[in-house]
Amino acid sequence: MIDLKLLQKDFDTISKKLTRKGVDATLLAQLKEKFEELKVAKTAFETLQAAQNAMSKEFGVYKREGKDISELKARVDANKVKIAQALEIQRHKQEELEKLAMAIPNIPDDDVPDGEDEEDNVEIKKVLTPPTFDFTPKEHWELAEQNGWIDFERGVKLATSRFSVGFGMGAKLERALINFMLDFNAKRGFEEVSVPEIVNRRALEGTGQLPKFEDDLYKMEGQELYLIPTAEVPLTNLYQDEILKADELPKKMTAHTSCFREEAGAAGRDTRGMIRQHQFHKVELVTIAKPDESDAIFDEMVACASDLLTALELPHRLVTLCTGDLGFSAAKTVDLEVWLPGQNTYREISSVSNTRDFQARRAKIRFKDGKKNTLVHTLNGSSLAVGRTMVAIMENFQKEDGSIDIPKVLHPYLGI
RNA sequence: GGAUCUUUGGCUGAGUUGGUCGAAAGCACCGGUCUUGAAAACCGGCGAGGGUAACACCUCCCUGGGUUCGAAUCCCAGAGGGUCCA
Repeated sequence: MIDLKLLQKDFDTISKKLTRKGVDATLLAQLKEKFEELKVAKTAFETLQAAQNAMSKEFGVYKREGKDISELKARVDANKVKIAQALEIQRHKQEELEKLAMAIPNIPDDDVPDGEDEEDNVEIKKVLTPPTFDFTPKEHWELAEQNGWIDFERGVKLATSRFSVGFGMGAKLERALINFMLDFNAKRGFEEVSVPEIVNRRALEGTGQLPKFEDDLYKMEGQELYLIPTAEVPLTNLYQDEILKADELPKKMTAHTSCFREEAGAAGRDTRGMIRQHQFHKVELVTIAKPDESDAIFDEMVACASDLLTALELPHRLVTLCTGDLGFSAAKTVDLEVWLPGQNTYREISSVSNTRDFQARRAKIRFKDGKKNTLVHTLNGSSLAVGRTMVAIMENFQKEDGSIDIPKVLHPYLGI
């Protein structure tokens, strides 16, 4: 959630920044107005309540002194009616405000480039040179089937489209990658955590998936429980509603989980292969940080994911997302795109975001900043999406006969 | 599953004939005095959120309802924990 006090204090600046992200300025004006209305309603209610409390205290005095209380009681009863009304108004305003506020995305950082969509993302740098082939490189689904690694049809049989099954090396490679990534991240100071893959509504509100993106999630029937779309949700919400000690920060965490996505808005896109699946493995990085250290940690996380790709000998590039491509909760995001020879293009394999205090405000994660409680900054990034890493390995390490080499760093993990 | 007890601030733990209780006390923690330094001792501070320039003020004693002018204290439901029975 954005800082409503800030919006009130400096409306022009905030609305200018959010307009860059395509937020309607009139919506913001509405939000500001609601915020002010709520304050008025609250003050009205609290004033009445204060009067009520004061009068109630007098009862004790009257009784002790043996005075008649009928006049006092009449006053209190009259006030009570007013309180009920004031409370109702306040509740209503509160609801309206929350509905509006929870749907407003984060404010982009000033150095985020303007733009409409992924076409306008800005490349930072390329790492490693894409391999050249003296034959036409195949796409991963062809290689996966030819090597017997992935069975797409049987995945569909078991569940529905966008599910697949790994066999033999196709299954082992997945496990090797997960272990390799977790170990790699641990060496960079990220503590391994094992978290639930089902979370409640409150957690998803904390990180910003709800209430706006309910359609992207798998929900347990009849319960307020959801399958996680990313480990970012449980990891970030671990400290929901807590006040951390300053010396506990930063909390650098990594976790492997399955991720579940409905992919409602992705009809027709990436229908072949395993680029866009309903269920996939991912190793995630999350950091809870003090505001003044979050920029440095952001760079660390980007470097961690990039170095992981380099260790796997996978050519990739880093791009800064433009305002139009920036996610709901992010103030700034750097995507890592891996080179896919079969598709002759770079495709997203990791996304590292700094949400600043946006999630912290929703999830109420704070730390003792001297005497004060201050909202933390939360950062998240994939390192990496496992399925897409397998895709990248298949396409980059393919040979003319369709066989596939395995990156050297994975050999110990595969007993070769 | 049945019976019964229990649920308080970072922890321990008072507070149940409803009214100066946001809550005693101890520990922990922070600041100070003392000390060459530390410990001990002594003095002071010390829950959270909202609100304010700062006060005032409002809310919070597992959760949600209710009774009442007024509830940590009474009633109902739920959740967690303990003990006994099965």
